[in-house]
Amino acid sequence: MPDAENRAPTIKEVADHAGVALSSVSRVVNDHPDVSASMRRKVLASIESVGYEPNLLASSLRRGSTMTIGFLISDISNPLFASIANGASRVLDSTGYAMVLTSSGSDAAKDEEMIRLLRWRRVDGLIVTVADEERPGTIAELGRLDVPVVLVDREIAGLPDASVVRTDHATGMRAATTHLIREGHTRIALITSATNVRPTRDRLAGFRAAFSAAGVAPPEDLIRLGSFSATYGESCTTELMHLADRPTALVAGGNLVLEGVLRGLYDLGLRIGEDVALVSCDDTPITQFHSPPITTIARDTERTGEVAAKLLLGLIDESTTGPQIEGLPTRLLVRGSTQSRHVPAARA
Amino acid sequence: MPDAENRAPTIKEVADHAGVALSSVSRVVNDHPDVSASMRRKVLASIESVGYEPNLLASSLRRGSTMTIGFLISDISNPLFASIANGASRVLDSTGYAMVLTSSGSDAAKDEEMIRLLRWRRVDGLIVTVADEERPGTIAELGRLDVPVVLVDREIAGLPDASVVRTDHATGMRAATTHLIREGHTRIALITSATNVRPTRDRLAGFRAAFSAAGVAPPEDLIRLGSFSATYGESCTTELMHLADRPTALVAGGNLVLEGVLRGLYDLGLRIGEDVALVSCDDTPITQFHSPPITTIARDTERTGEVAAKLLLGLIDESTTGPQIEGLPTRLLVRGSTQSRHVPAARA
DNA sequence: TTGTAAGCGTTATCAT
DNA sequence: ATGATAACGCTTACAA
Repeated sequence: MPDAENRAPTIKEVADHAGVALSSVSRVVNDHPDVSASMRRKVLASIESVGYEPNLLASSLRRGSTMTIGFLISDISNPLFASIANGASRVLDSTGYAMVLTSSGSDAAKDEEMIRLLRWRRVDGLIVTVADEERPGTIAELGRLDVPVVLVDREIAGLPDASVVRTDHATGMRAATTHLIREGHTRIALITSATNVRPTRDRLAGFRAAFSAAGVAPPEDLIRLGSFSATYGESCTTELMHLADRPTALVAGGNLVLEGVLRGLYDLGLRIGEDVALVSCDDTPITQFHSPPITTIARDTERTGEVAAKLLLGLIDESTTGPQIEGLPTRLLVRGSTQSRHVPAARA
Repeated sequence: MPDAENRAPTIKEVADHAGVALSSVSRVVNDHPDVSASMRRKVLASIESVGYEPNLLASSLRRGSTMTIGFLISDISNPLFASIANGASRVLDSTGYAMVLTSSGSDAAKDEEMIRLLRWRRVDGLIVTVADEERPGTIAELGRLDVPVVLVDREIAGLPDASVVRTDHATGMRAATTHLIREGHTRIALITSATNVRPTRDRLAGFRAAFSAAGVAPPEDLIRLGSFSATYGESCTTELMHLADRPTALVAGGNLVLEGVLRGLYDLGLRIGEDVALVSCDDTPITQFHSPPITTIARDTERTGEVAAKLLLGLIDESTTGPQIEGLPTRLLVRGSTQSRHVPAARA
């Protein structure tokens, strides 16, 4: 029975109880090949009766590996990120790794701090989605790392050794924009974050590419590059829809932005799919169950996490040679929010 | 500069470089009161120039505290849980604690395994939402713990020392059911998980209490106690709405269940708020942006996480005496999904 | 196959 | 105020 006394029993107690050496206990616990059946039985019995449990802290210190990976994300409460974490978590703990999850709350200064702390905790690897790819402090902290790093949907020039999971946001955004143009729109607004993260640069490129391909100048006056938040989505929507030459279609560059856009549109009494077309990124319950359903640029976030974890494990056990880049697709789901029968005439 | 050579510098390297003893370096690092200004300066300079970084592993082993807490949750990808984790994470890392997040994927067997692993990792405390309160293995693993535990929305009789965050699901459900009864419904269906977790028992009690108070027998034939999943929500909805004496109102006992219910209703071509009234638990974007918006039993999940973390910290630093129970309210948000002008007549 | 002993990088106790 | 030194619990050469 597990004693309720002083402190947790160690291999020493087990060794004493079994009348063998410390090292023998250790060998049994780590099932080393060179242990006799009788030794194994004796030790196992003693482990049981003294109620021994391994101290992973001590073994990590000695072995030089913590079997822990750090996961740095800007916002766990965002279902998209949660889903990435979930995907990663599943493959990690199937291989015995634990995940230390830290969230910067989209605060770039906190990114640095968290990375440093994870390094001090001696994690065996890191999966990160930093809030700002260009922040020198963050890059420096990542550079000090001597364990593998996987960047999720981020791109950092000063970090040549990191593997990357790169979602192809450009293609999805280009398809969506092309779709809107074909539906007769040219006054298309894009509301998304600043360009200090790859997805935004990617989407912006896709957005403009669609216009170029159609031989139309992109409506630069309708592009809003601020943040991924709902409040930003709402205020931009309000502002845009009060423009004299207001947009006939809106593209929300993220699930939180979408919530703000919807709020803004509702407040103005504008009907989606009738008064204004709407496209969003990431297929969430809202986009599916809204009426009309919202046309969406979808991707597989769960898989994103899985791939990130697998890349990291490959780097850790050195089964992969150098840094890898893994691409993941986006696809356009056309739904009612962009299929109004009559495109509203742009006001003069 | 941080050397790119063999292995990370330790306090020994710092001590050698500064020409002082190991213990002096340690004292500076932990800013012990008894260090002269000159010593501090010397050591700090050496730390800088050899590029020393503390090894939290070693210090944890020695100190007997890891400054890490374990967080066990059934499903990170569920935004509700993610939000709880986020709340906890915020208060924890403001006090220097890191969070090891593990998800059982609603698999009760995995709960046990994860708890054991967290114990082996010597976490300083645990916040858990187990998948099954009654599973003996889980209770046993929790019992072996000699660090504090906080249960979130769970109740385990065999664990008298644990603090508990208990959301008052009963009151919210009772209010919702009463509201439906007042709207003229009696054929009200409830779709939720099995009763092996507290929220479900709580909601069930509230549901029945509303009927008792109204002097009506609760429709026991319309209660479905299976799981919190979307697929369960969908299959129950389909089954229920094919009943001869089918329900005129549906209560979804969770955000995932709601998604299934919506799918089921859409497939049958039933209009929410017209053909059938609908109530859900937890105020998510879907419930807000659905048309009509869905009447919801809301709670503050972010706060749930915060409170859990605070309770745990109180237990860890022994600022609180014994196990605490912290109650959190639910409130009913009445919206369009339960306000149809005409209540459909129950078919004979 | 088993035992002995030297670390892993800290912190804390004890002298000085 | 500072310096030796013994833990913390484990793994791993190396010896037997």
